[in-house]
Amino acid sequence: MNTLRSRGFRITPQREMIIEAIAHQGDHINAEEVFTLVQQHTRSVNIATVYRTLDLLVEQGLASRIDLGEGRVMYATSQHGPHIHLVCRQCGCIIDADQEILSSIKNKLKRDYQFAADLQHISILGLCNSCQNK
Amino acid sequence: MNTLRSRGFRITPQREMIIEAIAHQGDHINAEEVFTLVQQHTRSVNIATVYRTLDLLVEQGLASRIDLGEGRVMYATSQHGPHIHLVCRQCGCIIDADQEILSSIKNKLKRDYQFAADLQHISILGLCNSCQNK
DNA sequence: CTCCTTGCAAAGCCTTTGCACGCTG
DNA sequence: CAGCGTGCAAAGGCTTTGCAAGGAG
Repeated sequence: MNTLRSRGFRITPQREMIIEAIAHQGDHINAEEVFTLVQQHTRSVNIATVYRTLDLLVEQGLASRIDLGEGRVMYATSQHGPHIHLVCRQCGCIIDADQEILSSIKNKLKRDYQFAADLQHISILGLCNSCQNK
Repeated sequence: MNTLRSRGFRITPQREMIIEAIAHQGDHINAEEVFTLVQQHTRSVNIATVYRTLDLLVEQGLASRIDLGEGRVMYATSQHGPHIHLVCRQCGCIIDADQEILSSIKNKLKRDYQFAADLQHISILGLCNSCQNK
């Protein structure tokens, strides 16, 4: 937040509330949910502002955009450590897995395909435990 | 295609052409591209039909839907072997990587998180070789 | 002849954008 | 008080859906 100010961006009540919202939410959160959270404080926030602010935060490296696939996009503060998202196709729940599982992959991809994989917030689709037993 | 018939679905010229299109295309292809390909044969195909047919093929297990993230959805025939998609954030190109790289992952996820990962067509975001050198 | 499929057009969903006003610094 | 940021409303891209007409079996 001070980071924003120091980079010449203005601190508005809207931005404060949006930053608060994604920081307060321990985990990932989508634009719609940010909007809802912020509205609990005041109605005077527009969904367009939420999108614009989230974009800004991502651009400035203060938040990360997490693409869960199937059109689901989430946001998290950068403090939120990198990890894998296990997304259930069925019920849509998200399990956070230790990112260390993929540690060996990154080097292989770089060596064999010259591809710099961004494994910070990768997501893997599948079925969660309870949905397998149905 | 005979599979469809035997399951009680009708074989229409539209369906034939759409199936032909995704089978002919060696790799993955999106709905828009299927539409374009099919239109080269005849104008009498609607984009809605393309979507409906692709959905049907996926439901029936004859094709797979591949979510590349960032809103990009592709389709491929089921014969198309499973593999990893390395998607470049910058230029959007797609590199197909050997799926064997992830072989160990699946078991770990199952054991540690009881999560049945679908690694058939996983996609990983990052930067391709040429985009890294810019 | 039945009713599954299609084309058409409209609507839906999420996100982005143009514009004039308002508030930050 | 300059101009960045906002609300509002409209548009945009992609996908889905309702409905009547058409064609497969």
